[in-house]
Amino acid sequence: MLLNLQDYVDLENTLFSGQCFRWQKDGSWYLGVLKDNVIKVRLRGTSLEYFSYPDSESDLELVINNYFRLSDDIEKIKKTIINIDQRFLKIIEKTNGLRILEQEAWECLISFICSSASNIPRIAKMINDMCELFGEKIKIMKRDFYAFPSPEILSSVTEQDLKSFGSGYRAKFLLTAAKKIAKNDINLSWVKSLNYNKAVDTLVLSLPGVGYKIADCVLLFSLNKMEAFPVDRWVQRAINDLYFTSDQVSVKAARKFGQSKFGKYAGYAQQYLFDYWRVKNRRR
DNA sequence: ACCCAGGTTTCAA
DNA sequence: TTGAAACATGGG
Repeated sequence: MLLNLQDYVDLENTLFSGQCFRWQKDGSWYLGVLKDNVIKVRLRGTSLEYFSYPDSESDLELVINNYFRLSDDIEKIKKTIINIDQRFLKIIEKTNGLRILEQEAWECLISFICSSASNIPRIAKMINDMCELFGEKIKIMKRDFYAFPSPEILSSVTEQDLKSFGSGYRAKFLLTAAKKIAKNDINLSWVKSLNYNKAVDTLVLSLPGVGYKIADCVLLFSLNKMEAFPVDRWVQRAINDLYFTSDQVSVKAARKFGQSKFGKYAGYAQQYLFDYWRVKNRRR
C-alpha cells in the first residue's frame, strides 16, 4: 500500500536515530514490528510503501500514519527552528528527513529504561534479545519475528530472567515498571492526557530508574509531547558547543535552556542536534 | 587497563 | 543545590 508524503521522510535517518531500536534493513526495505504485525516499509518516490502481516495493509493505515507522524507540518517546524537559530539551516540539511516517531508507549518506556548509560547498538541488542526470549513469535516467509512482550509477561518473570539479556542493574527497574503498568498503577494513556510538566513529574516520581532524560524520551517519542527536550551526553555537548562554549553546561541547565529556546518544537530541535553531533563525532 | 555510552540513585559537602 | 561515586556491560 502507498501513503502519499507531504514532506520527505528519510527512513534510514529516522529508524536508526536512536529513538527506536527494533527495525532492521533488508535491501531497500525496512522490517519492523508494530501492534503485533510485521511491517515492511520503503520509500517509493514521494510515497511510503508498506506491507503488513498478519493484518491487512488497510487495517494498518492509521497505525502507520500515526507511527511516522505523517501529519506533522515539517516545513513549518523547520522554519520555526531556523528562525530561532540560523545555524540550524546546516544542521537540518545534514539530518534531512529525520522525523520524530510516535511509538507504542509501553515499548518506548521499557526501551529507554534499557538505554541508560549504554549505547545504541547495545541497547538494540538488549531489546531484541528480550523480545526473542519473552515476546510472541510471528512467523512469516520462513523468518521469525517477535512481538514486544506485554506488561503481563514481563511482570511475571524474575529479576534474574531480566538480567539474562544483559540489562544489568536496569533489571530491577524493568521489573518494577512492568508490575506498575500491569497493575495499572500508572496508565500511560492517562499520562498522555496530562500537560507536559505534570506528565514528566508523574513518570519521574512513579517509576524508579526513570529520570528527566528518560521521561522526556518517552514523552517525545511516544506520548506526543513535542516540547520535551531530552538531554543525553550528545545533546549536552551540542548545547555546550553552540551556546556555552566557555563553560560546561550541566544536563539540567541544558534541558532548561533547550526548552525555553525552542519552545513547542524543542523535541525536533533536540533530535536534529542529537543526530548531527553524534554522527559528527562518532568514533570509528 | 581505561574510557565511554540516548542515566539514575545515593550520599556527602 | 550541586557533584562524585556506584551501578552492569560490551566495544573501542
